[in-house]
Amino acid sequence: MVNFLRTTEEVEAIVPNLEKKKILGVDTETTGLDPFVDKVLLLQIGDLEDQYVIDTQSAKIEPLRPILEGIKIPKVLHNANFDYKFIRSNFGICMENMIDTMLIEMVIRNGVKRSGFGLKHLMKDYFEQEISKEEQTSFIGHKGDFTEKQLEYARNDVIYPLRILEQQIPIAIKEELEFTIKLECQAVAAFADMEYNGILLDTARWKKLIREADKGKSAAKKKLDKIFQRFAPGDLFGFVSINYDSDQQLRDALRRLLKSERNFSEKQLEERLPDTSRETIVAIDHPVKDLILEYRTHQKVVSTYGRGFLKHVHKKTGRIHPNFRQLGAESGRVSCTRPNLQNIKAGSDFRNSFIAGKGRKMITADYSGCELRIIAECSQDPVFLRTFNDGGDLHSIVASTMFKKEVTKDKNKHLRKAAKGINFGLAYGMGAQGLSVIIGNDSKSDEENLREAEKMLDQYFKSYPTIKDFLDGSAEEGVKMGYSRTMGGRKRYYSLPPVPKRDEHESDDTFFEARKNRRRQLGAIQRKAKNTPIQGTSADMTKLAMVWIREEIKNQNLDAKLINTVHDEIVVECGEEIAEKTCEMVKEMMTKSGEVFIKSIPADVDASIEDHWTK
DNA sequence: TAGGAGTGCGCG
DNA sequence: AAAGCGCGCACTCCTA
Repeated sequence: MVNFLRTTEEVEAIVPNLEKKKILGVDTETTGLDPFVDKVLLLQIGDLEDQYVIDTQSAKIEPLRPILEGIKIPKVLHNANFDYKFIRSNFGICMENMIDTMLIEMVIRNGVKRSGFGLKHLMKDYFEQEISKEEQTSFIGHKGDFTEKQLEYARNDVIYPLRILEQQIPIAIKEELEFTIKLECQAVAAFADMEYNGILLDTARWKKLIREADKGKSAAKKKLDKIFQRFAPGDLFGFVSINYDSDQQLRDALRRLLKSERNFSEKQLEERLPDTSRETIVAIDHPVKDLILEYRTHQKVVSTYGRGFLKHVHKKTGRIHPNFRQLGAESGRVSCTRPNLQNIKAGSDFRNSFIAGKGRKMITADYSGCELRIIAECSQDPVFLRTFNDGGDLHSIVASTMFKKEVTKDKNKHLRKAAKGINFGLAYGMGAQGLSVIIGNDSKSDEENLREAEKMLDQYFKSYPTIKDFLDGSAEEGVKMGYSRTMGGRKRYYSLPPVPKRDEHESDDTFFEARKNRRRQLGAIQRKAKNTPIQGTSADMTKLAMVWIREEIKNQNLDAKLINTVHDEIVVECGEEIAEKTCEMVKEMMTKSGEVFIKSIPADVDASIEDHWTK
């Protein structure tokens, strides 16, 4: 028998009982997935003893506000982001102190599995209980009375997360993941708020940029057609145009062109035009090179940032409400979809097209040199630490040391660029091969460039042995333990390849091949293990800053909204009269969060106040 | 015709 | 399979 409440009086009556609970499960059933359009039909709340299903069409949930908004009783939800947004849009209630069993599971299994985090999967995994989610869809477009089956289904969705949490807690403790889990659970509200708040796009300006790209694309295409015309098949009946978006067609066309105009042999063509990657195109010694690059730049704008992008402007709110995946990357980073607001062209009019509302301002704040500072902290390298403490330019210092020449942002720029390439590349486990591509000189042979790169790497690690020790240590630990950890304690598991056994193989050849393959896989893990503590700590830091910024907005009752985050950057929109104050607050929270992880040097936060998103 | 794999490229 | 980490999206090409 389900406790089904249909009046506000009945809801009022359960409050005293709920207030006595140490923990509460919460869930909703909605008519759809869009919080701005769809309705909450049922709200379920309770613990393992008592569960209440409330008909939110006939009863007000206002009496529950103190419980939901209060921090005293934690609310357990599976995928809290979803319910938070619906409860906010339908009832104007913003839940606090949420525990999200989906995020907890993702933290616990990070690197072990990529999907299967639904309630159904978890009930199977933890209890071998098969539950049906069929009833869920019965609420779409639902009207009128509910069946007993629907109510029973609704009630169970309060119980399941509570039971799952009981299983997860001992695992979390054993794996020492408390900090990460707490962080992620606190951050849910910040991400849900960001999605709910949305961001305003100056669509007229955006459309103008697309039109310009359209023109540029057509112009480039015309010029390309002229060049390729005579090498295209079907000449007899006129020119059959090449689809320059097709790597196959483009590659074949380029091969015909170079064969004819540069007298390349078949073998040369295969070597020099194996694909149509940027790297390959750049190496072509023919005016067609620049045209292709130009075409692609425009094509990218027209496609990725084109029409498909504008369809994400919400009809009702007029804003773009992206979908943040709080644990989108195994490193702990956030990813963003529909649309992806983390790959908007930087330093361009595209970014500037994201604007603050009327009478409002946009604050763009980011950690400068975040990952290098984390490397400095973890390695305790004396030069890195001193440079960051003195406010010096690390790339210049590193270049000066390595090349034994004076290097500044103006003097010997090319050496600074090389050092920058190393500084960043090494954080990803880059080798000499990769480095030679970055710092390579076209006038030298590949072989010479490789030698040069090897010498540079060698010199680098001789100058900064502590950096080498730190990175090698991370790689070794990853392979030895089977996981990496960030400074926030986040774990990322690796599936280690088994050692091949000779008797499992038919021949020496396949045996050696298997060994080679294993080494390759280990190499990949080592590179990930070098990078994960760095990238992941940066993610920890930014997430914690977001939690605190949201808290400050709430506590100070600021007219400000979290809008976006791009890995080491946070964007906030606020009333213009409090822009200065808000900007200082954002800086302060980010700095404070930086100090939690980086103790030896300051976390340098750049922030600006504009009418639009910057950088 | 929908969906997966492959390629290329935008961001940090 | 890969020798540079982490993403998402558009497009082509091919298959079920």
